[in-house]
Amino acid sequence: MNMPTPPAANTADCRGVSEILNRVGDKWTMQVVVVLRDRPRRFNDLKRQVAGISQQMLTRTLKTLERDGMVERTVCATTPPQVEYALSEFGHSLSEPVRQLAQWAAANLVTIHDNRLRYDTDR
Amino acid sequence: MNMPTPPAANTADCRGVSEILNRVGDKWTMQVVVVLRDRPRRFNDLKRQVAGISQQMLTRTLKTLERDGMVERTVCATTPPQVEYALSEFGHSLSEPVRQLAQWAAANLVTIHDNRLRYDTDR
DNA sequence: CGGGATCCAGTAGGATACTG
DNA sequence: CAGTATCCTACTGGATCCCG
Repeated sequence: MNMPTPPAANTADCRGVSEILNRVGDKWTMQVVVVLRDRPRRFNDLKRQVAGISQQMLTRTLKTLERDGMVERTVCATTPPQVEYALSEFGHSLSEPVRQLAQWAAANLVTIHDNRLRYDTDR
Repeated sequence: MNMPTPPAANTADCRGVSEILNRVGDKWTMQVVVVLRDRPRRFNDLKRQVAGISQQMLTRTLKTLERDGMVERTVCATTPPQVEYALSEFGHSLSEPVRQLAQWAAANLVTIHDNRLRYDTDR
């Protein structure tokens, strides 16, 4: 294949990262994943654990996670119906590298906020 | 196979992760960071390396990165003016955990796409 | 209980044109 | 060269009502 661009940074790679970061970087996905990593939950249980989420957004978030194969949805045809959501193996495998990022976040969130404050006041 | 998931889900934590993921999860940030991790670059050089980005979005992305203290901006008052952007120590420290995620992304992007395809055709 | 269907506001992203 | 200034579109997130 023709390689016109020699630079070290792999273009395909960084687009992949971007795609993943964009995928899991929405407002609720990781909060749901982190709760599910603990143990499986039912819909309203989950809704209670993720503070501030609407049913709409929880539904959408779960559906997208299920579509990507990260969450498994189990329906018990009882009355009233019970639906349980669990993190799949695949979902767990993602949550590992994300934990790394979580640690960085925990350690550096304050610094970021400081940097912003300084930048804004300096300006 | 299943690793015991260490210290469990802290609500403050997962909001922190979400914030960071949301911060770096936009369309261009990581693509710029990955290029800058290689070596410092000037504006139009950067623009050439990040395929498809507009000057507008490059400007915005760089400004936000600078505000967060992840990129350092150096101006040489020559004619024409030269501005060099470099990843700061802080920026490098972030790019480490992101590399983990990048590896996961590279290894699993195909799986995700397969999962989506199956989900969509099954439905 | 676990959603689906709408409607609506805010923001991210993009296309140009212009400037010191 | 390295941006700013506009304007516009599309998507994300949220509120509400309804339904099996």
